[in-house]
Amino acid sequence: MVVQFLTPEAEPIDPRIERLVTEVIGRIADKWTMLILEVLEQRGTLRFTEVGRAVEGISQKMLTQTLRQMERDGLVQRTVHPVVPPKVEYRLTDLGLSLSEAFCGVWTWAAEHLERIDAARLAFDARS
Amino acid sequence: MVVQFLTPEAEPIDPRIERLVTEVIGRIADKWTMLILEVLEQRGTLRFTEVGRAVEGISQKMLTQTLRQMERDGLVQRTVHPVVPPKVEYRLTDLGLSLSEAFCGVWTWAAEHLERIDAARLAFDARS
DNA sequence: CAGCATCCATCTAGATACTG
DNA sequence: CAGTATCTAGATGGATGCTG
Repeated sequence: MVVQFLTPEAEPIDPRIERLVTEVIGRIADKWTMLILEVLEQRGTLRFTEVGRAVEGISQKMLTQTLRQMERDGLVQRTVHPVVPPKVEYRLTDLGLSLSEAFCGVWTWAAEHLERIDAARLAFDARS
Repeated sequence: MVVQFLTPEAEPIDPRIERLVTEVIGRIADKWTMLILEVLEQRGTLRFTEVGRAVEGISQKMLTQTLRQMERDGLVQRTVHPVVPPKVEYRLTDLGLSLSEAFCGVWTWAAEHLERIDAARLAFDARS
C-alpha cells in the first residue's frame, strides 16, 4: 500500500521507510490508543478521569501509559493547571486529529464488514 | 470516528457496535496482518514460503498463525494444490483487498508524519 | 485529582525439533 | 514444501496500595 503512495509503479520499497512505518503503526494501532483517539476527537478537551470514564474498561495504569505515549508521539496535548486539587487536561493536537481522520477509513470498514467477517469465521469453524 | 459514520450528529454510540468494531480492529491491526496484507496486495498470489520471504523477519509460526487467522476472517483465500511437493497458494479475497484499501490512509498518514512523530518524541525525551 | 510503584497472572512470540 | 508441536523468555496488562 505504501509503495503505491510513495512510488506509484515501482516495486522496491525502501526497507527503512517500511520499517519506520511499521513501527509507527505498531505503536498507534493498539486498542487503547485508538479508543482514546476516538473519545478525544469526539469530546474535545477532557480531564484525566474523564478520559478514563469515557474509555470503558481501561485500567488506570494503561490510561496513564497510553496518554503518556500519545503525548510523546505528539498526538495529544497535556495541560497541567497548577491548582488544588490538580487539574490536567488532554486534547488532540493537529497531528492526533489527522491520525484519527486517517483511521476513520478503517473504523468505517470494520463497521461495514463486521457481519461478513463473522460469517466467514462461522463458515471456517464449521469446515474445520 | 465510527460514530460519525453511523450516526453523523448523535453522541451515544451503540456500545455493542463499538465493542465489535474494536474487536475486529484489534484483530486486523497487528503488525503481521498488515504486512501480509500489503505484500499480497502488491504481489497477488504467493506460496507459503514466498509470503515468508516477502515479510521480513516473520517467524514460520507467526506466518502460519497469521495466515490462518486471515483465512478465517475471510481476508485471504488459501488454495491447496494436491501435488508433491505440496503447493499452497495465498491471495487476498475481495474483503481483504477492501481492507488493504481502507488501511491505505493509515499507511499514508504514517509515511507522511514519520518525521513529525520522531521530532515530537525527541522533544519530549529532551524535556523529561 | 492525577498520578506512580509494585506484584503477579497471562499472553505472545521466537527458537527448535519433527512430519506428511 | 508446508506445515505442526513444544518449550520458554519476555512483554503485557490488571489489581492494589500509596502520594503531592
